[in-house]
Amino acid sequence: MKEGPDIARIANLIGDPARSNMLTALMSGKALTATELASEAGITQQTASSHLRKLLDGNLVTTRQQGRHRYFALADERVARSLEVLMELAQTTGHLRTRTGPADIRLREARVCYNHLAGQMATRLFDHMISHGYLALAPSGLALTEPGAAFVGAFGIDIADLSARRGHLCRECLDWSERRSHLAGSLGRAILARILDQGWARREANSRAVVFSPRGRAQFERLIGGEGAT
Amino acid sequence: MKEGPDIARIANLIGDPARSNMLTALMSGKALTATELASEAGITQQTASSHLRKLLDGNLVTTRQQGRHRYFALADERVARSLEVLMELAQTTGHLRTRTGPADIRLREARVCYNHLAGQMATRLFDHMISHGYLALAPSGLALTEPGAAFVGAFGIDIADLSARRGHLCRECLDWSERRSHLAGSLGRAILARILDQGWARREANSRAVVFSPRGRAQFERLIGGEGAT
DNA sequence: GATATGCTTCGATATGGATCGAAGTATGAA
DNA sequence: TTCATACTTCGATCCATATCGAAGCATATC
Repeated sequence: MKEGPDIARIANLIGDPARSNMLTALMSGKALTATELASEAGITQQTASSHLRKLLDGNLVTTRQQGRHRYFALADERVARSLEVLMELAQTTGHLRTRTGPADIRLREARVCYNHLAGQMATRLFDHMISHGYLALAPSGLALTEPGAAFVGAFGIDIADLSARRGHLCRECLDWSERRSHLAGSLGRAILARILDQGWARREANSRAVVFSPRGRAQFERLIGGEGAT
Repeated sequence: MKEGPDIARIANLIGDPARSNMLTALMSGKALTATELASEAGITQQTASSHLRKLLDGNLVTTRQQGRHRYFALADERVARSLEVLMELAQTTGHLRTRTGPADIRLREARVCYNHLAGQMATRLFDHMISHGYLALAPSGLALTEPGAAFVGAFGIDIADLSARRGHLCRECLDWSERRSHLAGSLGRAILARILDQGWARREANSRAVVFSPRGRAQFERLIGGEGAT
């Protein structure tokens, strides 16, 4: 017994409803203040403060002081990925009471996952990049091929700039709603940023949802060469 | 707030030390009785019974009655994968008190992950299969190429038989110790079975460890064309 | 300076749930 | 039938911790 890392510690940390609500809110990628997180979790500031300290101790979140505000963010892309995996598990092992409301449908179509795009549109983009050989598996993990570099270059992303930074360029991230992979890593981040910059889509306030405009959707469809399936 | 699946429920389920010890024990892939799991977790049978009921209710484990024994196993490959992801997170966010004992070193080299091989040797095999084009990413996920089918065929695995079964043939599974992927799915399962059948390695009792014989190790090295790095 | 806002610390409370002893049920063995 | 083993249920205990009120700091605004 007692083999491997202490999984209970971290799961227990995530396992409190207040804390998991906070972490879920942080999946939007935006740094939030302690007060905002308290409101997300539906608890008072005092209680939130205590929870946030535990999350900090557990290295699940980082903090940044700015004036009299204290901003919290997920510590790491790995934390985000783990949360997505848990979401997938929670969904499929859930007591079938997955009431899919309209908000849920929007989330399934396109949402922010930490700092990149997730949901149906993200997995479709991922599939497109795989089937065209833009992305391929290498021993070191997922890699962008030369045609792939041209593809994202044409989309307006400066690969040289991205590659210079530390951290992985391409990463797979499991999509809880689609149950398959989408693109994470600094390239995934850059793609989401470009989609928003170009005005193809906008972030919904206080939500992970990413809402495409009709025009943006059409351009996205053209990008991945689809027939524009609504 | 309250977006997405209820992650707290499942994390809380895993977050109890007794339950996480049970789940970790079940990562060995073997079905264990309630009494064995109680001993793994260091608790009495009564307490274990209560925990196991919760794990059943949460659909994390399945059960099978056999005489007066009741065998428990992980419900699903997805559960195993989620546990591995949590292990990775637990390890990297741990309070650096990762005392790597000798048992730990064996685990890192080769261990069972649910029903397939994990650890350094597994990731090396995975890398080998990727870099030789035996495995490739397809829109539907990881796929075995034709050269790959020949490779595993030469290893003594009947692909036609495996493909006929339901469930994924190839799956990536994140390795917590190596922080990269190894091969899961029914092919991963078959490869581990073949390694054990051929006597290249044996399972260690009451452990996830897989111990290679010197001869088995040499043959494994030859398989992946390595120089036999110890 | 005074006041307001954002956050933390302290203290008290209360509740969920992990635990085990004892008893109960079911299956197998003698 | 009798006994033993495997497991569950019940009941009681007890501890961890989530919670919030009140007070304390720190920073910004007036």
